[in-house]
Amino acid sequence: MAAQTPEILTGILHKEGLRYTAQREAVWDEIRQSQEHRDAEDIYLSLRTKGIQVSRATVYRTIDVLVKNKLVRKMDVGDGRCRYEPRLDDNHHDHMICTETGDIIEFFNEELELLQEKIARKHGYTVVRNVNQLFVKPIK
Amino acid sequence: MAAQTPEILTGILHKEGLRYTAQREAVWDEIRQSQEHRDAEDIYLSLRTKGIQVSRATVYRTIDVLVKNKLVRKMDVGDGRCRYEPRLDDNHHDHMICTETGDIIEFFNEELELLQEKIARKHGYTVVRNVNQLFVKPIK
DNA sequence: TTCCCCATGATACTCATTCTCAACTTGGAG
DNA sequence: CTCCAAGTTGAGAATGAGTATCATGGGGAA
Repeated sequence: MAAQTPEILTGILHKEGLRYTAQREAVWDEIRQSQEHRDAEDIYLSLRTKGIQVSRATVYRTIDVLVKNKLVRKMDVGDGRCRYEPRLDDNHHDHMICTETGDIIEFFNEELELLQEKIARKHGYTVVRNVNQLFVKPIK
Repeated sequence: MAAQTPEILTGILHKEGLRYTAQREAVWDEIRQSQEHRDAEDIYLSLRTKGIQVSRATVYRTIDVLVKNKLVRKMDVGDGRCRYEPRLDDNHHDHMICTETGDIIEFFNEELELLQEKIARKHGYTVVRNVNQLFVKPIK
């Protein structure tokens, strides 16, 4: 799977009619190499620290493309900064956010997904995308 | 229920050690009189249009108090502006957002709530609050 | 009435994100 | 290979929701 990642990006850029540039490659690599939920500034500073020349504007622009093409998942935690995580293996999951430590725990529950689709259909809709965030605290 | 609403606000302000003022009353009335999901600017402009003298700062400050005391529910739709809705009857519900029209449909599903608590417990947590937003589109 | 504290409003500020636009690359035509 | 049109980039300005500041105003208790 790691072998095909370069082609994934080139393919998407081609499909979008965009060029394959060092900056776009760098932003995607940076996000891809971490499984954490990072904000744009974090990604930008990390690239700069590594000596990679890229601007904030380009980071944001590239992330937009990656999100649009489902290479990256964007999540709004509600604190003013969006977080991003790679989405290569495309395993949809939701998030549990600990209100005491800020930890973000991923989870996936098939039953939950099905139930939501069922609810949407009851209203004449179908689910395009869902945001499920459980703000939780540790038991004792 | 409508009869008791004034006392609800005065009670809360008293509990918080705050004074009962015309502005606070006006903001609460404005939110209470609509069942829609409105943003702060909307609420502010509506008050001004009605000739009520109040500032943006006071609208935000008052909303904070109302949210804290569960008279108002705050929801982050992810477009940069938070929406507010009255919460008098305290019936918890989630939201379905139509990606085509922007309509916001409320729903409540007991099964969904229980399932979420079950998931949290499986990870050693208990749910404090949850954000469930289904971005949907009409069938056909 | 006096005094003090809370409340208000105008405005400055914050901060993530987006926009602008001049300078720079690049791929393809010739 | 050279040139050009079109796509990209970066620096900094702009945006916009929400927050902080602080001088002024008003209400209640003694």
